[in-house]
Amino acid sequence: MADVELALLVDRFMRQIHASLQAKAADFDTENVGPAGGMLLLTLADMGRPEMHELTARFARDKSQMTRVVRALEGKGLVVRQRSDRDQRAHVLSLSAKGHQVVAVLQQVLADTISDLVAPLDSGDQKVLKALLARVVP
Amino acid sequence: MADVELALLVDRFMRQIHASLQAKAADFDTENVGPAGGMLLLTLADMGRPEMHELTARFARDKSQMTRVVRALEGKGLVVRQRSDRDQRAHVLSLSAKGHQVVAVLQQVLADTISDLVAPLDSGDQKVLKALLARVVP
DNA sequence: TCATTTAGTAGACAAAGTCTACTATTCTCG
DNA sequence: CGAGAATAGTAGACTTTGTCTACTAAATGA
Repeated sequence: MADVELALLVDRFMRQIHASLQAKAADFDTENVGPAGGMLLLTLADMGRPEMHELTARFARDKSQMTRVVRALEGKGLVVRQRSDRDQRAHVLSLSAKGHQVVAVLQQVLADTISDLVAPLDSGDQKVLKALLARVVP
Repeated sequence: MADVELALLVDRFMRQIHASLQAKAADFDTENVGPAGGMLLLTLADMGRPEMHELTARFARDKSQMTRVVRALEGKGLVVRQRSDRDQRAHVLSLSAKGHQVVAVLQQVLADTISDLVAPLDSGDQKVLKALLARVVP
């Protein structure tokens, strides 16, 4: 059952990131986006201008839930939704200027957190870890 | 912000495991332990006979929540709680016989899921990935 | 063109997580 | 030794996420 341990490790890794951010949340989450909203914003920053369903697929979350999170962020003025002109059903998502500011803060805090957690690895091993994960989760 | 991407990758990895298990849950989760209960059982199998607080620390979850999940599993007859004789406040946790059976099923299903996800990596790379994660999350 | 997908939304509900406060032990150190 | 601080676990109230079903509207396709 070697692979089972892999799942436990990944779970614990994610959990520790989460717990560590949670502890500092009051200091940086001034817009109250929460963990879910935060990850969504970061992913959005990473993807550029995805359509809703692309974001949903990458998140592997329920599309109905995705609607609600995006709407909440739109309500805070962090995300812009526009109808796609290629497909009248679809919505193109992007960060607003304010969204970009919030993302910059999130990136800073998250990078600090991760770099603490990942400190046991030297810079080469960190690269290897990232590369391997990137191949698993394309 | 290289490290930020690492967090996004780990999140997506965990998410995909979760989604994949979710889809098959009706087939194997006969005791209705749910995702949280399942991970706890697997961790318990991994740890042996931890005390409650050790399990809580490893999970990086709220101790109050942990009480409830453990209690639910105890109620289903999967987990045994006994007072520690070293410390009258603490409880030693262990799997019941039935708990071991459930864990065997969970391990099988999870191993299948992971092995699908991790298929892009050859067996050597899988070992490397696991070893690196184990160093990050001791 | 008409049946079938697909994108997104809404509602009702269930599952997890969070925060505060509390009891009962155990620790620790003057 | 003994009083104060720390630790293990529990309970309650609450918030955040996730899940499932059902629906509308637009696109696809044969």
